[in-house]
Amino acid sequence: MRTTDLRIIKTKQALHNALLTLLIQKPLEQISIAEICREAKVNRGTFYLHYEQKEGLFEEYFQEIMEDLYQSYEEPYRAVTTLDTNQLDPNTIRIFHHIERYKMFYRIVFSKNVPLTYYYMLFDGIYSLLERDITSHHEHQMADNISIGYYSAYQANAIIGLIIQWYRGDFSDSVTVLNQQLAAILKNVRSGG
Amino acid sequence: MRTTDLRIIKTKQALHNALLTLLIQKPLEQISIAEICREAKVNRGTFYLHYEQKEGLFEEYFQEIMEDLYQSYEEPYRAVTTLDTNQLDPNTIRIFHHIERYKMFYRIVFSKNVPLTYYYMLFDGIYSLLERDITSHHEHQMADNISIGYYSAYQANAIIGLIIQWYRGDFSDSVTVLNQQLAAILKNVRSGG
DNA sequence: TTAAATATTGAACATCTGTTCATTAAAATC
DNA sequence: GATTTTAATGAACAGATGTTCAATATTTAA
Repeated sequence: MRTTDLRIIKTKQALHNALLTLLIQKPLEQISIAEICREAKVNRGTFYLHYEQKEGLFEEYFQEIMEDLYQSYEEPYRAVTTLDTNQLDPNTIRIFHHIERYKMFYRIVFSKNVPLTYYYMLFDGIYSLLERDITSHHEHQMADNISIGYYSAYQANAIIGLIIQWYRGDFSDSVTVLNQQLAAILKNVRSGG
Repeated sequence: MRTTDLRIIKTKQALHNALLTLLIQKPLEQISIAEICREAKVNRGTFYLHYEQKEGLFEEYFQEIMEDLYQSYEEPYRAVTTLDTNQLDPNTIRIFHHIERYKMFYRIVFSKNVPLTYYYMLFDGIYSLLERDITSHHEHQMADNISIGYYSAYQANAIIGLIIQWYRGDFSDSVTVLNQQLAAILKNVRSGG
């Protein structure tokens, strides 16, 4: 029974809450570690016992949000939940819904003064979903000179490209529009333009 | 004749040189503004007269490097220099050469503790080259329900996806491999997998 | 060459960072 | 419940940040 010390849980919770409270008031880059600690009533030294930067704290939230993304694809009753862009029905794509749901959050993730870490977390998330799809759907086999790594990276980041464009329009387009765009792009590309 | 004040030029040059000197010794994140100013023999207050963060200084270098990317596509004697992935001959793609040439630099750009700004600069660069190709090559017309914005963002970021994968393997693959992978992926996608 | 314009400087300030350490408090284990 | 283990605290430190200001130096324009 290897449970985490209660004090650690309490401290982290207090820091999480403090960060959330402050994020409502101002962007992450304007929040200092000292401020978070004051708000959380936690000694500043204690913060450094658990994290190196405020970004580490933010990262813990991201983990939870990534869980939501993964779970979208774990629904057992969903017949086709493939992310593979070669056999993709845009209605099965849950990513844009996921982004929409956590819009507030992704506004931070995509803001320009934030470290690349978060971007990579999203990238890795989509990448691994894609990679799983590609390797599991054996019926669809690729030219064997294509590296699955490069292929997944290409497709994953292409989707994030759409999300960046979406973000830059302040997410004003609907999820449906995004799904349609993706479907149209894939169709267009396949037919050779 | 609206020339910049000589003093400004001198100051910026000193700061540029100082940053370069320090970047050889340690990563950007470990370099402080105070340190740059000491090295450049420039008053710290002066730094803030021109920049907000050390990242702004780094950004100025990036502009120059982006110039190289643009110029690759401006060579007038190159018959087809299209970036349009629908009519792409990988030999005409200069991007991977460009990245290779500035490898040292892009190692910083893609490192995880660096702000997203640089990523966006690269993205915007590729995006605008792509967008220009797509709108200029009229013979190739897309389904008109596709937004050029989304389409360009998709394609531009897909290419960066390859670069991320490349970076993560510490750029150990050759430019040729990257060009081949891109060609293979595009061919594979078009033929419907 | 002189006068006007403006960039740089040094000094100061409150605040933040990252780290250390002995002390205190709380939790886990017996 | 007492004991051991470990987390949290407060205080202190050198250094960094971001800002302001009057004084000075350099450049530009007349």
